[in-house]
Amino acid sequence: MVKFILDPSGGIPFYRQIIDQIKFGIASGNLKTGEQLPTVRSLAVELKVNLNTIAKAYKELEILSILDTQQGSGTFINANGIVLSDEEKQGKIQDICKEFLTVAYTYGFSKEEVIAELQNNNLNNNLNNK
Amino acid sequence: MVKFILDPSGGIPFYRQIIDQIKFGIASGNLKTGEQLPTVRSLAVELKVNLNTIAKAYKELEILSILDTQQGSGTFINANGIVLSDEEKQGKIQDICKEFLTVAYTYGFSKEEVIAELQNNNLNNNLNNK
DNA sequence: TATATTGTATTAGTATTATAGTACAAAGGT
DNA sequence: ACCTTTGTACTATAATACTAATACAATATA
Repeated sequence: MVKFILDPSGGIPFYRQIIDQIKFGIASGNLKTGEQLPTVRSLAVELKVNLNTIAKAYKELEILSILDTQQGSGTFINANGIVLSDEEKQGKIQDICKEFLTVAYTYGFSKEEVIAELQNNNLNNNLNNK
Repeated sequence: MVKFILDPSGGIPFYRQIIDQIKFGIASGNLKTGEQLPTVRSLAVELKVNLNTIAKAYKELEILSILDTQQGSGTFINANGIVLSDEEKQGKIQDICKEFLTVAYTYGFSKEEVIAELQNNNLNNNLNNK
């Protein structure tokens, strides 16, 4: 369960703020595998935006296999390990690691520095149901 | 020294492709600290775009303290460690690591998995002059 | 100090994106 | 079966982003 909030300043589109909050919710363990998200209508009313704005966020995450949505029943956090094959997982982890190292090196950090910081970081998804 | 290329398909804006290529050039060691980049005019001619498109890329990287530009002389790869204070560096590494872990966890990877993959990755910026 | 070379600023046109309004369609519950 | 609840599709509009044309300003150098 996550409390969604929208910041109209800052120029970040509403639908992207929702995407980011869902991603962070999963990463932090506040959203668990199988958990149902608010319906597009209820969240739209709560956040005072159009339901298509919510639907757009959900849809992008569904394309990424992060959410699982069925018309009539609702939208749920996907059991991500199931839908990605081993090959896809291997490719994905390589992609995100390469991207991350590129950014890190660009800022002048070494591999050792970022690994140390990662080990020190206490963001933890241990509430996740996997 | 880096050979720039633009891919008009794929929908990635030209200025962003240039940004990405500079970032990757630094990360891979092909662009060294202090090295001069092509002038906005010469690169614009070479890539058949307007000089403002190049200038936009350079400017974004200058805001990030990745490039250093002076009217009249040109644009150079910045000695990044010099312009960021220790506090700024510490904040930056925390930011990028938190962002990275969020993405990794969202895809179902553990901290141990991504650290192992990072150690296995051979992207290396050891040609960098720092 | 003139001139060439460098990045910057202003403006405008086009394309894309973000958001909303409204109608549609699928699934579930009664 | 019906009706409610759910997401989806289509359309329109406003805002934003991208690129370009052109003029300006700062620096280097002959």
